[in-house]
Amino acid sequence: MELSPLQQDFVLHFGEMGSRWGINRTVGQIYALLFLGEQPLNADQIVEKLGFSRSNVSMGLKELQAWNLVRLKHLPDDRRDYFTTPDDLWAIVRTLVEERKKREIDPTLTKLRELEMQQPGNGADAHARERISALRELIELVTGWYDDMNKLETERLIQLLALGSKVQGFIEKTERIIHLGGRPQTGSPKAKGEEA
Amino acid sequence: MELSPLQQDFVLHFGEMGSRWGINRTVGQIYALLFLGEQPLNADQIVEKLGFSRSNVSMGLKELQAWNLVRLKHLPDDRRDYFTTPDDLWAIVRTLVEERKKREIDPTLTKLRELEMQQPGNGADAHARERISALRELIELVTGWYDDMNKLETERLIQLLALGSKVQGFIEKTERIIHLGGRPQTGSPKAKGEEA
DNA sequence: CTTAAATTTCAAGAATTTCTGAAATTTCAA
DNA sequence: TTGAAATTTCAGAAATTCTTGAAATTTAAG
Repeated sequence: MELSPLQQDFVLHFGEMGSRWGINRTVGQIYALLFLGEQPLNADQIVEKLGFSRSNVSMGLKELQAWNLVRLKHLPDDRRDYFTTPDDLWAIVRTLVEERKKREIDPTLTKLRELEMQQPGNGADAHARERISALRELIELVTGWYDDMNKLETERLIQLLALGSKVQGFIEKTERIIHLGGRPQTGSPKAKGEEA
Repeated sequence: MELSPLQQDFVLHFGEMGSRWGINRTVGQIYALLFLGEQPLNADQIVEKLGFSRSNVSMGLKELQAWNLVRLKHLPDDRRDYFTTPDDLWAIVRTLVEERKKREIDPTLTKLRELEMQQPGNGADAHARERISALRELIELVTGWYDDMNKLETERLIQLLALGSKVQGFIEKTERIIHLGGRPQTGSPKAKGEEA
């Protein structure tokens, strides 16, 4: 079975974008193909549809597995591996963020903490040290925020995203009400950055 | 002037991470150097400190300028260009997100919308079309959320990040109070995903 | 076990990206 | 203007990454 024009276009786009996303064309196209497909595909089917060599597809699938971006399935009476992407797009996003965080952010966070530990040789490097600390703090704030948001179930997450900056309104409203007479109840929201 | 061990270590790390972040070693190291430095540097000073060729540094700076990641300064009685990074780390983050969005997300959003427009040849591609629509919707939700959050001033943004998923608490609290008797006031928060 | 199917590894060629020095261009003080 | 300083461009060398076919390994049915 050949790719429809729609699928072809989508797959090619993902292949091209691959380089900007830090993956290569093969991986991008394989992922796109699996993403669109209703049924899992095995390596030979991918070879047939995309025209890459068998070994290239094998490596591409290996990389996608390393990124946790594909699921492995098996059909009865068939010992070949079949691959799909999760149905749930939000699960995909969570994986993507998790893996990029692991590869692109965590090593830097570790390095920054290590640099902050280093004995200040003399009084020098004062400015550099401040920059490094500020950067480490910022990254910790953002990754901490993400880890926290990631605990929410998808429905809640979508609600909050749809709200956007309007959450500000809710916070201000609550604060106004509290100041008007009530007191924070047990277990009620208490912000870290609230000491002002 | 030579780099201190601290600076050296930091600069080398950014150079290595460069490839994971979709920039090259030169660009990564130049950026790191400018980021740590208290004073702006000109191209020759960068050459001296990093040991790259003059032309390589020129190209690296050009790329950093294309990314809006460096500021150009001039010293009195000196017509060379001096470069710095913004003091405000949050300004840097905003630029970074903006530029990556422009390069890595917007083209895909455009492509997805284009694909959705295409006439459904026959009844085929139904599943692929659904996947594409769902993906487009998700990306719109997330980028819309970001655009909205990006309007907040930095202080507010930091507050919200520190709160993390606790914003949920504020929303529930407000809703509870409203349901107990009040009605939403003019201009009061009204969520998009609130119709349930 | 044995064997054939399925998959992975690997060395090397192809393609791409990065880096350089030399030449060209731009800039601005004199 | 002129010319020296500053910067950029660019073609090719160097380095890296991608892709492949052949060989090796793994897997599980018989």
